[in-house]
Amino acid sequence: MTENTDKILPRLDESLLTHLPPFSKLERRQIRVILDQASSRRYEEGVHIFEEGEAAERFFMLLDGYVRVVRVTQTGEQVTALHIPSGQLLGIAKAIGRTSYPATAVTATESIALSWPTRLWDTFVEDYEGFATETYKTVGHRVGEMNTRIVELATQQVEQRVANALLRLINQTGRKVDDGIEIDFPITRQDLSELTATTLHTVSRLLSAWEKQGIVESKRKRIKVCDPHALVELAQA
Amino acid sequence: MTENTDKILPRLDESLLTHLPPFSKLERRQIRVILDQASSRRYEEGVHIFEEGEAAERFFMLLDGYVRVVRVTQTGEQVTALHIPSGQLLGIAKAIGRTSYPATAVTATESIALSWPTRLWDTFVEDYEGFATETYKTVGHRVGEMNTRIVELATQQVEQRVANALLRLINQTGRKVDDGIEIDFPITRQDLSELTATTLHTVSRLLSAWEKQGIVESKRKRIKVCDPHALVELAQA
DNA sequence: GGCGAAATTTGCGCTGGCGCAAGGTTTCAG
DNA sequence: CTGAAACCTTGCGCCAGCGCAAATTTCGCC
Repeated sequence: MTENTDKILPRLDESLLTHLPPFSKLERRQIRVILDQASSRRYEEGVHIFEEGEAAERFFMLLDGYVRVVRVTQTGEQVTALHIPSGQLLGIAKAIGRTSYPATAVTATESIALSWPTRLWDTFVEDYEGFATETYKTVGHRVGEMNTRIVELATQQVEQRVANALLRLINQTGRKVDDGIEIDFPITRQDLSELTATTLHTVSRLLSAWEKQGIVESKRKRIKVCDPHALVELAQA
Repeated sequence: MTENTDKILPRLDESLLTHLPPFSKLERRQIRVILDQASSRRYEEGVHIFEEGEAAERFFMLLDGYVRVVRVTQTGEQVTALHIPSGQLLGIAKAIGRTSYPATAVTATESIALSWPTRLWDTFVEDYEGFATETYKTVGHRVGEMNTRIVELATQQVEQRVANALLRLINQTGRKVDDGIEIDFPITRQDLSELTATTLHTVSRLLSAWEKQGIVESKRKRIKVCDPHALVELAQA
């Protein structure tokens, strides 16, 4: 499983990309060319796709799974900057004029991603209509998220931040199950604490309290939100 | 002074732009065209150049002064996301695929900026060599700063954050004076607290303590760092 | 030169949430 | 089935830093 699994698929199908924004304006023929240049790879849960500071030799399209974008401090603490759901580009250092990755990407579940050598980036931008526009939108969206993150960290209490984080997770990656919405990938108290700049203990206490009030239900690595509205209330207080 | 002061200067000189990265690869002739399309305006201290959420009708090049980029929460608290020194572009929503400004820009000093209608953006990107590359570098740099900001807020104590903020300010906008480096624009305890997510009281206490140790000197709206190295120590602890 | 607004300082008490510690539960490899 | 590793819960004490309040200094303006 640690083998290089590039190109395990005999031939990638065009339909993988046709409905994804950066490629949606392209013809089948163009997508064929793009796919023929791509490597496809499957990643286990918890694998580092690329590391902060590394030369940005490839850029990626996440086809399936979820990825956490994290930074590590000198003292070894981790801070999660973003969650990326499938269908989005990642590792697009080139789009922000960088030659190295600004953060580390870790799979939150088993995932599948295509990737291309960064030297093809300029070609993509020039030749493919809508590619540039859409990638800059992605960047813009992430900038917006980071901004929100900063404002939250700067002004909100821990309880509100955790509530907000949960709401964001179920919005982005929620899966409807009976009696609530569940986060679609395994997430530990520790993960949540890294996302909200607190400790796993505090997260655990909050979840316990909320569970008593019937707002959430949780088991090991799984969190289900039963009463989103109550969470919204908490997030504002 | 509340009058529209566009184009008060009879004719803008090419040398204004020739040495600035986004335009440095251009010929005099091209810069002439760019300047002829620009509006020039002077802003008082504390003026809002544009507001969060507003349609991004123009983009700007700050020629002189300093600008704070802030966001305001529902409860009216302000959070400063960035400081922009002269020589940089701002309001470049278009570069991140947005049609409205993501934050508010407030002058920290009297400032002068050129601006162009956003509809010219695509022309600039296509026609002028180096413009696109440099603006994406600017975006990348700001993303990096925001990232750092998040990590700091998430992991550091107030004292370290304030020390870091001061160090960044003297690096970006410091002016060498006898016996230290002074921040080149008026900055209140309140401003610093909005930059570090704390209260003006705590900032005041910290500065007082540091002044007793000879690390800084400060008067009303002015801060001078006498011993940067001591601050670096504090910032790491 | 004196008034008022803005900025700053400082003291004091309180508390959110962290650190530490100990114990419980789930999962998985062998 | 067993043991170990990973994950989760809970109690307790402490303290960094906030909120509140009041006094003081600085500056711009009439």
